[in-house]
Amino acid sequence: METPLNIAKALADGSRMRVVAALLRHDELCVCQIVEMLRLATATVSRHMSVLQNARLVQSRKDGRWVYYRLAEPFSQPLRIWLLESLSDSQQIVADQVLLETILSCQPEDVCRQQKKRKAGDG
Amino acid sequence: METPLNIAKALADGSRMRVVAALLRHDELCVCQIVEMLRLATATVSRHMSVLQNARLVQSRKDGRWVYYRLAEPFSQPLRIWLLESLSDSQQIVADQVLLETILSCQPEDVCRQQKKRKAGDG
DNA sequence: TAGTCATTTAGCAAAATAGCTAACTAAAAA
DNA sequence: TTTTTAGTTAGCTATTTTGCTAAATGACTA
Repeated sequence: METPLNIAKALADGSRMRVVAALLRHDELCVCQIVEMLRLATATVSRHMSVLQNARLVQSRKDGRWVYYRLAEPFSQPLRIWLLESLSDSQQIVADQVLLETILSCQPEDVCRQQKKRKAGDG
Repeated sequence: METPLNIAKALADGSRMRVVAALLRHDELCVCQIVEMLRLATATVSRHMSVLQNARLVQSRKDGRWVYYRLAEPFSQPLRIWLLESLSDSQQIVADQVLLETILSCQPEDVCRQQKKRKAGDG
């Protein structure tokens, strides 16, 4: 793992903390699924993910056009425990868990299609 | 304790991480001792300490003109373990430990006097 | 091969943050 | 009571970071 300072910096952003929280419960998430959860521009999410990756908090796997992220291996056990313990109190994180159930019930393909539609129709 | 996001934000700065690291090993430190360790302006250190206090990572005690800081009670056990484990690798933190031995071997009074002299003579 | 699609990279504006000095507060000493 | 001292608060500038859109990349599809 990286230095605790770099890890703290990576976690010191609401959106990135939400992603890590989601990955503590869901093995693997595709970029488009994370975009759907955070409702941020894809480019913004992509940059957030690279910050997390530089801190060695997550790792990625490419499958065709899709990129999947998961928590990095190895992931510090005390860090994981601290996050699990303290994140369970957060409103936002709990809401994300619910939202993710819905998102994960579709294929990534469909999630992307929906995003595209939304983007087209928001002018 | 505060939310993990606020704690991460508080720890996402090199100087503040150094203070927390120091307090993991030294029960209590006076502001002037922290100034001596970080070599930053007193005002800057004071603001850092209030960030740490707002995140409930430290607490303060006033003794005459001196203010002493210590880790807040309660302090998350997993967080403490994670920090102890990962901070031990850091060059800077190890150097601080050595420096602190010297600083703590003087009374706070003497530390402050030295700082004043330094400030006067740096024009 | 040309086109589409998912993601990343580049470049920009707005907001947050860390450093400083100067002014203020509270306690002790002269 | 006046002055000194330790620390905090206020106000400023420089740097970093977040968000965005537009352009580039790499991989499937027609």
